[in-house]
Amino acid sequence: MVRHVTSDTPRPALTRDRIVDAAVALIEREGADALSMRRVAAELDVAVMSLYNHVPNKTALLEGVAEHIVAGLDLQDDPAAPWQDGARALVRAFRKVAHDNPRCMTIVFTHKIDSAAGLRPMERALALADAAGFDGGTAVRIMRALLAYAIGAQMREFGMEKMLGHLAETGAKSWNHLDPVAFRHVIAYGPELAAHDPETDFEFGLDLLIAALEALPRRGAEGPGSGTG
Amino acid sequence: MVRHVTSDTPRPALTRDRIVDAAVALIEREGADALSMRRVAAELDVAVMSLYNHVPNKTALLEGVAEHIVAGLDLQDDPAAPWQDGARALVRAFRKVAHDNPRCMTIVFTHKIDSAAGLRPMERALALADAAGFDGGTAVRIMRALLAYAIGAQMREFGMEKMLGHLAETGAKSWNHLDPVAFRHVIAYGPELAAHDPETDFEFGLDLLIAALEALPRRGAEGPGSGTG
DNA sequence: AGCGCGGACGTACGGTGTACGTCTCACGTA
DNA sequence: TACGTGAGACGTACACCGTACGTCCGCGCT
Repeated sequence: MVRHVTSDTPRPALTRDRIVDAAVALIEREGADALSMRRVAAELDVAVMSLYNHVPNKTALLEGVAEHIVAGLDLQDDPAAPWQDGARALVRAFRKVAHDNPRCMTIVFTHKIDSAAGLRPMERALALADAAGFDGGTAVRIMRALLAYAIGAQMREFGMEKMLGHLAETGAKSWNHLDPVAFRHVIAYGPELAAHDPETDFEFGLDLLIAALEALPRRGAEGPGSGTG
Repeated sequence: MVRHVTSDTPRPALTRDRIVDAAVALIEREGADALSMRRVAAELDVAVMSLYNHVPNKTALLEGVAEHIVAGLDLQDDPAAPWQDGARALVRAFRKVAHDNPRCMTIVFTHKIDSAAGLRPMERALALADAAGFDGGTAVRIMRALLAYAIGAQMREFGMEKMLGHLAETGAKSWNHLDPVAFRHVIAYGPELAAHDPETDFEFGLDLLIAALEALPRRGAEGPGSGTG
């Protein structure tokens, strides 16, 4: 089952990176529940306990997965562009990795990320807010609000998909049993609720936040209506 | 170990509700990882397999936990108050249950909720947006944006706490190894980042969203500056 | 009294994370 | 070339997990 001869087929050395990559691939292919140390080991054609030479435990592996995902954020910067564009690009970059690695996101959101790679998006957001002319405390709060929206929009979308998928399975029968007066708005807005366009929803909320930021006081611009700065 | 005589101590009948309650208590006391069917059964002084007479499987139990938490939202309505207050109250209600059941929230956010109780907050948000004069499509999108922020703010806060807790353990040594030019903003804003006031952060983002909503066109009010309506 | 049935329970199986000890092999040194 | 050494791949073992299946008891019916 496992090879003992080095010259046979010299598979690449076992590495933390290769383990994390295999875990990510496995999660995206079969879902987070399917991830186990044994499955990852099988994926790499390696014995289970060999993994523990490179990863202290399963939690650390999951943290590695989370770190790997956020490290994949595309943080290109166009210093000439107005800060609004930069902010949009940052949040959209978040959304892009979520779109590309949907089944890893619950792991990303539920594990700590303490490596430098995990701080890069934070640095980027703070740099943007600083360049836009917001003071330090405000910059930090803006960064947190944008991050909250980016995370929440993704979580909500996944949750909605799960619920809609479930409704599709059950033929939406429970939907018809809703108390028509207690839930009259849900029922009345049925078409709008069913017309689920994640892209538009996401941009709608992002526009709200950016618009609100534009109205905030900044250095050298005490309020709205003073150009890009 | 388990009693056979009814008249001995007539413990209350085993019920889905009691099982869910025990699960919530266990999670809040020892964390979501500590939850297992065996632990829940022990909590109720009952055999493991007895649980399966009331809950089809563990996932369903977790969905029940999520449902129980959302059902605990305090959705009082003051129809006389301006819609801004109603929206704030709704999002704050969300935050309150998150504050009261912190360790259950990851379960809430990662499981579907298809019962009527889970739709009540949605109904409330749509009713508010409708009363405020937004059209159907906008009302739905507003509801989604607010929900996204409510979810994300909580997730971000938990993640931050986990990270800060980890930094406290390790003595923040990794923080000092940051590249001082690549992370100059993170380093410069260290004090603001360390001064972690969840309440202020939360209200800051909420204010941003509400302010942006006020600037949106509505029925009978084409923009800002036309009173409460 | 007899019967049926819902629900509590025990057993058992396949799977999981990981502690611990072993064994192999590449490499620095004599 | 011979040898010690240390890193890392590996097997075994254990406690725990979710849950399929079968049993059995006590209550409410006829």
